[in-house]
Amino acid sequence: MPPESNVHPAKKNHLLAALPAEEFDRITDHLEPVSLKLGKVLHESGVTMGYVYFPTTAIVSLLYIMENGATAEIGIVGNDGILGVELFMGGETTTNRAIIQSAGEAFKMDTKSMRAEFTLGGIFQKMLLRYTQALIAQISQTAVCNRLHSVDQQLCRWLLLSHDRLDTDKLLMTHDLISNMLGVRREGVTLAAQKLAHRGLIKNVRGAITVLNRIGLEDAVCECYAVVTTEYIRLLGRGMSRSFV
Amino acid sequence: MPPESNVHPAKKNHLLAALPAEEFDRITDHLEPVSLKLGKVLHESGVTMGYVYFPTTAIVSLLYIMENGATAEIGIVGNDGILGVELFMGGETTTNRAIIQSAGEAFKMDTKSMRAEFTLGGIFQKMLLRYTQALIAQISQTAVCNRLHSVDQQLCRWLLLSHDRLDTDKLLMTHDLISNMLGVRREGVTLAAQKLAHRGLIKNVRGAITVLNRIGLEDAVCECYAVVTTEYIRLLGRGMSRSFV
DNA sequence: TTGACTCTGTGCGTTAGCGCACTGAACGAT
DNA sequence: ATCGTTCAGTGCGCTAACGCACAGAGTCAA
Repeated sequence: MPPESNVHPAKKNHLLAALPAEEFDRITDHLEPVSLKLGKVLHESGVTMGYVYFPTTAIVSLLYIMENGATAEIGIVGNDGILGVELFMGGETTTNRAIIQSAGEAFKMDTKSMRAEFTLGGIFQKMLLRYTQALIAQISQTAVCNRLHSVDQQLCRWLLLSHDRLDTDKLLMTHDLISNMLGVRREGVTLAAQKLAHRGLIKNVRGAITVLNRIGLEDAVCECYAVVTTEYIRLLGRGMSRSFV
Repeated sequence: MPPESNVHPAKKNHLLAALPAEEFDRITDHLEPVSLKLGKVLHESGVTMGYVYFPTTAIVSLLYIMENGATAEIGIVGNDGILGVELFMGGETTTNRAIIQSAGEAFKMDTKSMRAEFTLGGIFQKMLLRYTQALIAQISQTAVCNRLHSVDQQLCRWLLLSHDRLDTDKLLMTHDLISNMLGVRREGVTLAAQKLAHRGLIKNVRGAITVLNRIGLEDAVCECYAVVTTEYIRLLGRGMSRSFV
């Protein structure tokens, strides 16, 4: 992609980039850039956000927290989507927590403006609903993968999904953080990450995992990754993956 | 509930029952009753349905099928909802199969009429979107439950979710069928069902499980059941559960 | 009534993942 | 430079669930 200096930074978000110029211009008036730090909670289970978020470089994790404190991720949102589907789906709140999994930038849009645009029934509405269906596919596949696949495979899937949403190969996250996302033991992540490192697919250093061989990771992952990615591309268009799925 | 003879049978579906009279009357013109037999596939992964379905006594299972034939359920739809959210969300197809888990009746509505009514932006649209969010909550909780809970707990959850959507205590299903839904071994279901039977909560006979002590089951289930049920009630109103959640 | 088939019950060895405990390395702040 | 903290690595016993194999009970049709 050539470096076009006049491109609005919000176009880094694929959902916004897919809008026709007229709608995009109307919407940018209501967009506000925000920096999101690792670990920041954008909304808690049962609590209403005042904004929806369009990540550009940040990644948000949708995390469920059990009564006993155990956690499991149900999906992730990056520059491919929007955080806050509950604000146009009618529920106002969700049962999960939204937490920044990878620090970065996003644009926020106040709920009122978002709803006003949504109600117009244009491409914006269409894209949001299609995105919501893509999210459903992702969550569904998480359910399936949790049931049927090994920690090794799930780590691959998770790394690829995160990698797709970042513009770097170095993922700044500890094994402990990943274990919370996958809902497994920290030691299990260490072990799985070691196996991948021995095969030369990633490099483990304290606090970070670097993707060395993306194609190799795609060979090692279970079918769940391709199912989700293909569905995202089908529903939302290309630009959703670094791979050739 | 008193037996009112003049109630339209489609009102057995809670989503339709929640509509204002004007919209309900307009919609019933496009509803067609159908009997759905156990095992019938309403749509295959990637294939478009011509109708949406509003179950009244039938239960539909949303099932993902792996390449190797392994299966796992991601959610169930009964008289609380609608099958075919992809037809108004814009995707046309989904990645899963919809299969009748419990034989019974439903009303089908052709896609064109459904979309015409959806586009009007009335309560119908509002209810469908809220239902879709409820479905997301159910799928999310399936993901979490698959990750963190035992087969015993998951069987309880599954029995209660099914029981809620039926007007009988006798669930006509084999352990083998249930194992396909839960994505576990048939023997695992037999074992878990025996434990519940020993506690007097259910009765196992060939081809059927009878709920004997509903309250007891609610004591034995993991928190996932209550989370989903509470969310359905919050989003769609009462009438979503037999319990006192 | 017999035979074929389906479903449940049971046993057994195997394995993936868990909980716990502890070591050493990397890092950051004073 | 040092100390406290965070993170990765490792070992070990335990358990839930798996795959496989087979027996016996229930069901249905000829």
